Amino acid sequence: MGSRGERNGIKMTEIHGPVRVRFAPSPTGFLHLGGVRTAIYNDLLRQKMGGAFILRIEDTDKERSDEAMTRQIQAALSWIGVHWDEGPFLQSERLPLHRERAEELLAAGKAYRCFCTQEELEAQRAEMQAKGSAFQYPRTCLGLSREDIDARVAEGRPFVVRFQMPDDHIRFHDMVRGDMDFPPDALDDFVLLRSDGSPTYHMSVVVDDIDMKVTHVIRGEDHLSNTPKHIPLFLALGGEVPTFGHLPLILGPDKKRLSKRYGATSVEEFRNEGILPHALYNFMALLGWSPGDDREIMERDEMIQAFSVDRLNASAAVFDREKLLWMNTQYMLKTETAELRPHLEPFLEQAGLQDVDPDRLAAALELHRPRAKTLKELAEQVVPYFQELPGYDPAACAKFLKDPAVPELLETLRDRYTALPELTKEALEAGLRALSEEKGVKAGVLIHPTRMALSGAAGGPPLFDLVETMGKEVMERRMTRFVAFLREAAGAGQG
RNA sequence: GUCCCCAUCGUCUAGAGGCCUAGGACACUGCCCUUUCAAGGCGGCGACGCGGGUUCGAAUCCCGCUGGGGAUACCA
Repeated sequence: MGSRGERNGIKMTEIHGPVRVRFAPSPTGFLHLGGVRTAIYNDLLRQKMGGAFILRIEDTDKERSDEAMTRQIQAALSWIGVHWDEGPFLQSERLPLHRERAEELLAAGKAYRCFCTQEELEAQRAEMQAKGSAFQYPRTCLGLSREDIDARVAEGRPFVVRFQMPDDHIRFHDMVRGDMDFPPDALDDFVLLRSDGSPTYHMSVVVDDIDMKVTHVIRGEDHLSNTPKHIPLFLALGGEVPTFGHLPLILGPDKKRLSKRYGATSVEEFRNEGILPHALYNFMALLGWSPGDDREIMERDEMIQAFSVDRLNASAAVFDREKLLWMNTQYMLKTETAELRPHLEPFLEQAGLQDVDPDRLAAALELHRPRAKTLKELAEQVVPYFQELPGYDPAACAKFLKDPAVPELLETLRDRYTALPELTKEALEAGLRALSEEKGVKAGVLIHPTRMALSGAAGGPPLFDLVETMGKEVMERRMTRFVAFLREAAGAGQG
């Protein structure tokens, strides 16, 4: 190995000029992580090469498809920043075309009617399984004479239409896995039209991909074994065979297929947890792809620039929510508060902060944005500026209780602060430091209980910023209340 | 069962036969910065699944094993 044009023994895929890619989810649930990642790679390829991103909703399974889900999927894609140039096309509306094309194959002798019943097939399948070999449709009905067929049709016997697979190896170059080779005994004559005349998935995708002039198909690994079926079908229908790339699955921490039991698996859930769309996009893009250097936090344009299908990984990746949270923190840190606001609004509302003094809110958000992992957390951190404190962190209060001087110190500080003409950071700090010097105590002895009094928490933004933002009235009230709390706790402790 | 795919720290990854004493990131952890928290800086812990080849030399190429995953529908 090592010749140019190869990477890990996989021949590089050359892509020239504009591409036509598609994302074709079935609306049987919310858009899940595997789905977004597929959409993201299609998006990156499309943005990089130019061309079109086609959104096609594969809603042919009416039993499981839901119109609301179709809207959800679009909303999720828009939210995360994947935009489509064409569509959404509903596959269910295209069924007559698919059927028509299948009938053409039948007429052309490239497909045939099969009258075998499901029971018969089931029995054959069981028999083959018992013998330890793979089941292939034994082509019972391929040899049927014209008369036999006509007679059975006339009888009204139900039939499916099967595609006659070629007896050759099917070879193709997979963008992520390299050269694939499927021997003829691995494939069988699959069904194109069901006995009710409806086209199967295989028929629909291939017709649609031809019709929509799709050039590159990036999809999940679960389709890898469908591809050798689809390729001869493309050919039989006279279509251009697109270039395929099959993405590995995303796994849960147990290395099994990602499932609900490990928390959120849909885009909506991450949105509701306060994850920023760009962070999720960035994170998912890196789950199975890397720019080849050490960059991790990347702007979308930067990812587009660096994107190459040759750098798509063939091995499955475990989804790590801790790292997503870290990445989201990075985005919280670097995104201006003003830019964050639209995303933050629903969380503020949820926290009951919709009708609050806007200047104070803005100041509080500015203070807490660099300390929050998620939008939801940010909204929650800002609540104490506007609503009464539910209580004080008991573990963190323990040390203030030990120092009997604290209540009086806090009262003095409160009075001096109240006397200030204006609560500015500078004045607040000068006042506190002067008091600490006067009383011969370290500044921390005043700072920590004051923070606890005002915010109820042991951590948070620098104290003087906190006080300035809360304002005199809140400061006064909370200092008084905390002093009372300390005295009561001390009294209870002694008696 | 059969077919197919995959295999580097716990996790995401870099690695294109000598640049590898295997690099980066998350997590964990020590120190620093600091009024606290967060962020940040500097360290630490920590991996080429196993066995055979090929080669002067293998994480890298080949074979086997093991492990994991997918597919085996008139579902998509």
